[in-house]
Amino acid sequence: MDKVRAYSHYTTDAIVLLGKLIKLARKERKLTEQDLADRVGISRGTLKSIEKGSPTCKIGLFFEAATIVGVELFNSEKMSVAINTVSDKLTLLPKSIHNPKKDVKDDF
Amino acid sequence: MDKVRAYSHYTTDAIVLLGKLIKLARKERKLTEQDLADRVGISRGTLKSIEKGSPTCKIGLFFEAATIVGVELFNSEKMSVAINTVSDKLTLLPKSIHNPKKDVKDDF
DNA sequence: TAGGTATGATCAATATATTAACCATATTAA
DNA sequence: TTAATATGGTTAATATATTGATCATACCTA
Repeated sequence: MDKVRAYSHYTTDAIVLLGKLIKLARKERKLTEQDLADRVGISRGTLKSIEKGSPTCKIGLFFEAATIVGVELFNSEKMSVAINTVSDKLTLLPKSIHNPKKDVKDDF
Repeated sequence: MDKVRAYSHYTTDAIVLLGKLIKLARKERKLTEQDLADRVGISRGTLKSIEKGSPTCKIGLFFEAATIVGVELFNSEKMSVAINTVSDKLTLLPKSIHNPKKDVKDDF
C-alpha cells in the first residue's frame, strides 16, 4: 500500500545535495554518524536517511542536522528581516484567492 | 508519549521563512490552497502545515511545493555540478571517522 | 448587498517515518 | 598485522504525520 509519490528532478537533486553537504560537513568536523545523531537527538538510521537525501524525512530534522554541522540554507543574519518582509507582503495581498471557473463541461 | 524535540532558533526561522515564501508565491500566482495541494499531490491540511512552517512535514513535500510555485533554495543550474563537487570531496576524506578523544573541536 | 468560495480549524482513521536492536563488513589507529 | 570501532544493512514495534471529512467564518466578485 505504498503510496508512490512523484518528486520533480529539482526537488530530488536539492535534497540529495543537502544530504551530501551535511555528510561532508560532518566528516570535516570529525564527527561519527552516532556523534551527530546524538546531537540532533535522532537515531543513526534516521541520520543515514538524511545524508542519503531521503525526501521522506522531517524537514526539521534535516535543517537541525545541517545547522549543527554549519550548513546554512539562508543567511542567518538576514533571516528575521526576511520573515518580516515576506509577512508584510502577504498582508498586502488578498486574503483569499478566487479563481474563475476552469473546468467547463462539454455540452450534452 | 509526545516526544518533545528542541529545534534551534535558526532551524525554526528557516522553516517558517520557507513556508511564508511558498505562501507568498502561491498567492502571487493566484493559486488557492486546494490548487497547490492538488498539484503537489497532498491534502490541503498538509499544505497549511507547510505554509505555517511546521518542522514535522516531510522535506520532499516542502521542496516540491516550493518548486511548483517557483521558490528555489539552490541555483537549479549549478546543482548537478555541486552534487559532483561535494561527492568528489567526500571520496577524498576518510571513509570512517575514529575519534581518539571525546572532546571534539566545534568552532562554529 | 448576496451567493459562491476560500480559509481556518478539529478529529478519527490510516499510512508511514522513526526507533532500537541486531548482524556483517570495512576501516582506522596502535 | 590485530583490535577496536565506524559504517551499511536489516527487522518488528512504536510514534506520529497525513488524510478526508466536516463545520464555521471570512472573503471576494458579480
